Amino acid sequence: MSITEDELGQPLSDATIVERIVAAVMEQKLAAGAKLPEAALCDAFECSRTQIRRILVVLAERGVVTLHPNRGAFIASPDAGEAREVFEARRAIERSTVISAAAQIDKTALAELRANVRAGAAAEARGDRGESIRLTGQFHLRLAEIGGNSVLTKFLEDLVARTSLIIGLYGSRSARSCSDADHEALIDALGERDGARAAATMDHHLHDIEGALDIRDAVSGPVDIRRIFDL
Amino acid sequence: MSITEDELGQPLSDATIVERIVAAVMEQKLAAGAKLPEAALCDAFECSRTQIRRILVVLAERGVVTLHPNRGAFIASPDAGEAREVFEARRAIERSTVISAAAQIDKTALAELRANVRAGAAAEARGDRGESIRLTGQFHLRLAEIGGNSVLTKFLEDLVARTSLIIGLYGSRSARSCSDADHEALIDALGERDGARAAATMDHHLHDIEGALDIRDAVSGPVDIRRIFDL
DNA sequence: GTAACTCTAATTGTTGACAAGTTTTCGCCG
DNA sequence: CGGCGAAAACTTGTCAACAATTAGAGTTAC
Repeated sequence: MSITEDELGQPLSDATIVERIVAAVMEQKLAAGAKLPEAALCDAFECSRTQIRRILVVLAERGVVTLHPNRGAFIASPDAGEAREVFEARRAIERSTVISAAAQIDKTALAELRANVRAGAAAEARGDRGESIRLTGQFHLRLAEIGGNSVLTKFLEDLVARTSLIIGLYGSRSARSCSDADHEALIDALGERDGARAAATMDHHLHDIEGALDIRDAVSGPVDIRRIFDL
Repeated sequence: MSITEDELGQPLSDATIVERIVAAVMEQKLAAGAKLPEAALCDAFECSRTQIRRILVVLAERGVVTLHPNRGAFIASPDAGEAREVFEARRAIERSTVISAAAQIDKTALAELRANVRAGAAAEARGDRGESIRLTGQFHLRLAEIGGNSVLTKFLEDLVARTSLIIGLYGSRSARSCSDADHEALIDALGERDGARAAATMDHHLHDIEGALDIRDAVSGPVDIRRIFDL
C-alpha cells in the first residue's frame, strides 16, 4: 500500500508531494534525522527521480530537510540554537498575524477555530497524537490565513513544520504541545477583537510551549561515558 | 564579458550563483518581470542546465523568481497586495530583529553600521543608485545578523530582495528608498540599547518607505482608454 | 575480540539526448 | 498594408544511461 494511492490518476504535482511530506513531518510520522532515499520516494509517490530531486530542493529551502552532498536527504534535526530561533521567529510572526486576525475575524472564522479546538480535544481523547499535533499546527496556520498576509502565512507554514520536529526532538512523551485552554483564551480575545490581548496571549502561549521542552544539545564531542552513568 | 568571470576556476556553487542573482535584483540590475532564459544563465555562469534549473527552483521558493510552466523563469513582479504584505512582514520581523540587536550590540557592530550609512551617502552623492540601494538593504540585514537569529535573517534576506523589486515597480525615480536620517536615528537608539525606541523607529521607517511608494495595481482587465486620457 | 583495510553493492549526481510546448517568422489572403 | 494562419526555430521539461561517491559486508592482521 503506497502512501499516495492516487487511484490510477495522473502524476501528483510537486506541491501535493511537498505538502504530503510536510504533513507526515507534522504528524510525527517522519522523525528528525530520518533518511529520505530518492528511490523510496519515487516508489511511494509513483514519480520520477527528476521530480523527487526538485521536491527535495524545495523542502531543503524550507528548512524541513537537510541535504548532505553525496549522502542524500534527511529530515532536518534542528539543534538547540535553531530550536530557540524558530520559537523566537514564531513569536515575531504570530504576534503580527494574530493582531491582523483580531481586526478581521468574523463569526464564521471564529466557529471554524472553535471546531478545530474541539476536533483536537477529540483526537487527544482517543489517543491520536499525530492528528492532535497536526490540528494544533493547523490552528495557528488558520489564524495566519485569517490575518490575510500570505507572505507571513508561508513563513509560518515552514516554522510550524519545524516546530513539530523540535517537539519530537526535545519534548517529553507526556507533555502536550499546545494546550486547548490557551487556544480557547486566544479565541476569546479574538472574538472581542482585542488584538493586544490576543498578541499577549499568543506570546505567552509560544513561550509556554518552548518552556515545556528540554532544549539542550546532545554532546557531540568525545562523550564522557563515566559522567553519563555517574561513575 | 561574462557576469562571473571566475578566472579559470572551478564551477561556482549553487549558493554563489543564487547570491549573485539576488544581488543583481537588489541593485536593480534585474528588473521585475525580466526573463531569465536557462541558456543565458548557463552561459553567464558557465554551468550546466541541471544546476541552473535547481537554482531557479530555489529562487522561486524565495519569491524572487516566478516560474511559468513551459515558458520559463521570470524575475517576480509583486502585485499591490503582495507588496503591502511584504512590508507588513518586514515590520513584523524587523521589529523583532531590532529589539534583539539593541540587546546585543557592541561598539564594533555600531561602527560597522555607521560605516554602512557613510558608504551609502557616498554612493548616493556620486549617483550610484544601485550601490546605494544595495547598501541600505545591507544595513537592515546586518541589523538582523546582529540580532543573532539566523531563521529571521534568512526570511529577511528574501524580503529585502523583494522590496527592491517593489521599489523598482512602484517607486518614483527621485525618491530615496531608505533615508540616512532614519538609519542614523536607529543607530542612536541601538547605541543606547533602547530596544523599544529602536523598534518604534524601525516601524516608522518601514511605514515611511512604503508610504513613499505609489502601490497600485495596473488595471489588467478591459482598460478604459477614454478614462485614462480624461476624455 | 577488535581494529583496520579492501572490495562490493547501492545511492547520489551529472550529462546528453529526446519529447513537449511556445514563440517567432514567413507567407498568404482579405 | 494589416491581420490571420501555418511552419520553423527555439525553449523548456523529462527521461534514461553513466559517472562518482559513499555505506556496508567481509576479511585479515594484531
